[in-house]
Amino acid sequence: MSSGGFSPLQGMSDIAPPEVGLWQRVESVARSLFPLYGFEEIRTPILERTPVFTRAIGEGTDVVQKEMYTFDDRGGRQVSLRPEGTAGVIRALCELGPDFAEARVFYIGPMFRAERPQAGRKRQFHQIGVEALGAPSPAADAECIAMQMHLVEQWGLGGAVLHVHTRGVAADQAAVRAGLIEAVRPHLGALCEECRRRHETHPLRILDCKNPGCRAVVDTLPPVMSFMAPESRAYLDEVVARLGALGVPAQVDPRLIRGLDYYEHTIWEITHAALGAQDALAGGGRYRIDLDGRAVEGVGFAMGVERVIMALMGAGVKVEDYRGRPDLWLVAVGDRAREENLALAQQLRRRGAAVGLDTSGRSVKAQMRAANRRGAPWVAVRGDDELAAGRCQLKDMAAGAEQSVTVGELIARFAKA
RNA sequence: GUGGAUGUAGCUCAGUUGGCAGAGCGCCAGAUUGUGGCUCUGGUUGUCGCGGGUUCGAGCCCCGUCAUCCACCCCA
Repeated sequence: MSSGGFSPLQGMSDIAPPEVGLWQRVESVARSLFPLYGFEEIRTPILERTPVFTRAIGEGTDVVQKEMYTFDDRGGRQVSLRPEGTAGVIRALCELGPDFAEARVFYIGPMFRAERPQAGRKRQFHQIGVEALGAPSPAADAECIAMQMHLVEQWGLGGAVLHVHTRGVAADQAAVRAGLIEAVRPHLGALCEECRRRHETHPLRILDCKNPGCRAVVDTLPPVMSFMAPESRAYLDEVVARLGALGVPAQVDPRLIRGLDYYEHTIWEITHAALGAQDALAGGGRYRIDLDGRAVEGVGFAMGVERVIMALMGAGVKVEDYRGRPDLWLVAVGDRAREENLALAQQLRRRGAAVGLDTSGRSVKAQMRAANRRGAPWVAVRGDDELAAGRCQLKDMAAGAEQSVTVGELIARFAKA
């Protein structure tokens, strides 16, 4: 049911139980895996001065031109909600100085793009990303990709496919552009209207057009890499070879392109069949970002958490399995037991046990039902008789069997600390 | 930004040519005075997304608006 005039903005969602449990698992698996590769967490502001993004991502990109949430703050500064993580993280690392020239960091948090929502696309969405600074090195790229595939594996997500390609260096990009424009020119008539229009402006876009006519033309074109310098092709070959040595199968995909300007050399994408039209689970690449005259080089990736969750659910994961369960549930018969149970619950919780109880004085039956609903494996029932004896009835909910235990025994049994 | 579909109970959804607002599940209670799940019985739940219009009468028709879903563009 909607909450009237207070419903969330378009493309903004609440993440609540039970699915939030799956989110927590996805995040905690990432948090414990990245340190194995020497990556530490960094948390940067969600709001930045607009040029931080426009300069790094590229003035002409769609993300900057039509998808950023940009406005003037109270001091009249032009600010934007971050549309991706890399630009802000690089900005932050620069502020930290030269010690961070070889920084390895990861981040987890919300990003914002004012697009029309659809499957796997929100206006506020969430990314898990990493950045590894350093000069171009096929080994560094392969290590980064291998870590990412390791993470996918740790999530238990089968069926993810890694596609790799290269953008080459800046000189290659100009050569690719010019070469592609010439190669496509004889086939202009076979292209869709959209591709004809962008032939001169965004020739790379023709490569990933979904129109069948355009795909047929693209299949006849020389590979993009043929326009690049031999060194650039060798770089990609080396990345693929290193991945192979690490047991990570990579598929070189000549149609793969990336929309952000800062990419250079290796680019990649991980897709998953369970996702529908937006089938990219993650994207990454090597980049070179100029900030205030200094060039920062590095490699990194971003994974869409919403899409990871979708893929996991598509693979049969049930969110209910990730809901927290109490270790014990306390049931009270009468007002005195109800008061005593609250104190007992507190005592147990201080010693690390997850304890549930009903404080509203409902019937025993209703309290038992609540315990069952929350999946409590054990229930302790106390009334006046048990209070007087310092005992309680401990019930095994799966077996249905009940035994009388002292309160001391109960605490010893459920205390974890 | 463009195109299509949808919006009715907590959830999933019926609702005929415009004529009393429905089902299943859930929830609550009882069968069982202090014991859950299974069964049976009874009960509860509505701004029909919101705002206008047409009509004797609108959940249904018309206009607007908000949101959701799907696709395009683009991206994670």
